[in-house]
Amino acid sequence: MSNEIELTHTSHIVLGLISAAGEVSPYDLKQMAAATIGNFWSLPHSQLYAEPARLAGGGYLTERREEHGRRRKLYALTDRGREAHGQWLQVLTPEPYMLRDLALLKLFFGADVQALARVQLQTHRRKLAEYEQLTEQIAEYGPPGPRLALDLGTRHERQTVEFWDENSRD
Amino acid sequence: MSNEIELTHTSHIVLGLISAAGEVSPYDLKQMAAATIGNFWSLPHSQLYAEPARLAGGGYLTERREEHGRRRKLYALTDRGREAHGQWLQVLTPEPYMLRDLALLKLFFGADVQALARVQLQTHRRKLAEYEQLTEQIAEYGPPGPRLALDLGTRHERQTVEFWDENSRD
DNA sequence: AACCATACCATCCGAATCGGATTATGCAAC
DNA sequence: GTTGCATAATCCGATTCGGATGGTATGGTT
Repeated sequence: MSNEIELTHTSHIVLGLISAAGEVSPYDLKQMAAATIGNFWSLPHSQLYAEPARLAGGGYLTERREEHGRRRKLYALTDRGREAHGQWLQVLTPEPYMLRDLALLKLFFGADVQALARVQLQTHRRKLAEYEQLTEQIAEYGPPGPRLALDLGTRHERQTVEFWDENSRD
Repeated sequence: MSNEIELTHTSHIVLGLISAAGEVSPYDLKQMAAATIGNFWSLPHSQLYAEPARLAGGGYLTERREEHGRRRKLYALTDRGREAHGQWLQVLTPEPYMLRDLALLKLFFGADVQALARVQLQTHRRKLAEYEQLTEQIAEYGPPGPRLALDLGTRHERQTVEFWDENSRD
């Protein structure tokens, strides 16, 4: 029940989501991830089924089944899990980010700027609009983390739109 | 010599680098990647040894050995490789980027903003300085791709510095 | 000539991740 | 009572990760 397990980025995401939500099913995790961090950090939903099981094996989560209906698996933090999450939050992270942008890659390798720009412009305008709407909806009270993250995300999108816009002309 | 092979992101990076450089060894690729796309797209150097071999197996590259010295493996594009690279450049990419930022993740999950900001500020100021220096060094003639990519990268860094700076106070 | 420090260069491998195909389950409408 | 849809979960082969490890040329020192 408590084999030694290495905690990866994925692990900490799962711990973080469960920490915010209480007791949840993998499907709930999938929904939550899609609505929040999915905007800047991708992971296949299959991970959100596999990882909780792995974490339970390491003693970071409890696992039980719904009594009725679908009898889905439900996970919640153990003390160990809560502890691990808290620790992780406190470790400073000097690493820079990785901007996995296929368009940037193609741009670098010589793709046609304007063609690229036209399609990227659409994408990022949409994303920006989405973020701006989210900003209006997000509660003023409640934890500041999501608001701050959204703010940074929005700025990046604005920046990106500006860049592709400038390069879509002449 | 020509099994069917799926071309992944990694494949296209290797094709792109070789396309720019002529005939190179995996070690050369590693150096090139580190100096260029390594700034925004990470991949372990082991990939740059494995992938060319795989591409050669698919008929996209030729593989030969140096006559003297270390007898390193050298790879160059075949017509098929050149073709594949050109095709790839022309396909529009509507996908948005993924911003794999550990600091953003922690921010979202409630880490202390100021602590995070202080250390991130250092990181990104350094990166920004590096890009600005690069900008001065980069040749005005030659392909515009790298210049444009550097420009976008610089803007993102500037943006990021600004964000963390604002959030490092009070 | 033998040494050794230091780049330079290459491979290996277990674990984690990816992404999409596939299957199953409950519910409501017809 | 079967059709259709949204929900929910699992599987699996291929790819990627990241770091440990191990070779090889070069130049300087004794």
